[in-house]
Amino acid sequence: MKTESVISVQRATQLLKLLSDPTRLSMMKLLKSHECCVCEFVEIFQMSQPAISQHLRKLRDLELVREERRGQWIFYSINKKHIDYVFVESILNHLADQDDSIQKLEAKGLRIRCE
Amino acid sequence: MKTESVISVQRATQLLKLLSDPTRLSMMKLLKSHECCVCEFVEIFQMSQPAISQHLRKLRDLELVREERRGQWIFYSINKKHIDYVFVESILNHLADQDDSIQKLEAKGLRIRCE
DNA sequence: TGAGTATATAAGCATATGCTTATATACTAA
DNA sequence: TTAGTATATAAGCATATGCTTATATACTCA
Repeated sequence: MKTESVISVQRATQLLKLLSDPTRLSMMKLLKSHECCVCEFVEIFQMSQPAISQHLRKLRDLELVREERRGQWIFYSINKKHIDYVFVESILNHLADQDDSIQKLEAKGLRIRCE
Repeated sequence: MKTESVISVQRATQLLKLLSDPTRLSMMKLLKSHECCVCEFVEIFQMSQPAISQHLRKLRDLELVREERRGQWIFYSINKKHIDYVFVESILNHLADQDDSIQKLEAKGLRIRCE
């Protein structure tokens, strides 16, 4: 472990707490390879819109994700420039990809495209 | 990420939850290089003995640590054979070592030795 | 402009968490 | 055996967490 990537126990636990929820952890894994908007998460996790928004807010508060409005929708993306991204990524790397969630969205015609 | 080390979201969050407490995360980092008994943790973390025991029980319940009685003391060690040890280790590897805690114990003459 | 859609926020509630104090158990040593 | 030390467990309590429902805000489109 190179010195530059050492993280304090306090900071690590703050991030681990954030990632220790199944919905948020899956969101982060998904966002690692796809941008998603809120309504897509609502469909993927079959969870209420406020519940999804509240999870995203927690991720946003620590700047793990970024939001960008595109017309009606707000798209979320992972923040690869986060100072502790290496730490977060090393956790996400142990998870199976979640591409099937995206494929199901596409199949249902619920994938949002903004171009 | 090799297939053999993929971990389910559910399992990952269970472990992350366990590691998202500063006391438990530090304990795991310490145990990675030193065996410790309960009274040493009480001294290191300046925390009550029941609080320490309860943290250790949580780590033990998921078999992240093992206990071994030696006379009056019960020593805890990290379980490197844990099925998800690679995952846990990849998190601990981002933390600075906690050897100063052990050195302070030695300096105060509170390090327990059993031979 | 007004209706509909997407998202955020606030308040409330049930459950989980991490400590406390009190007590039980297991071992050591006189 | 008895006192002392080390550890575990149980019950209780304050706070944190993750949902719910209700509502506010921002945008689109007719």
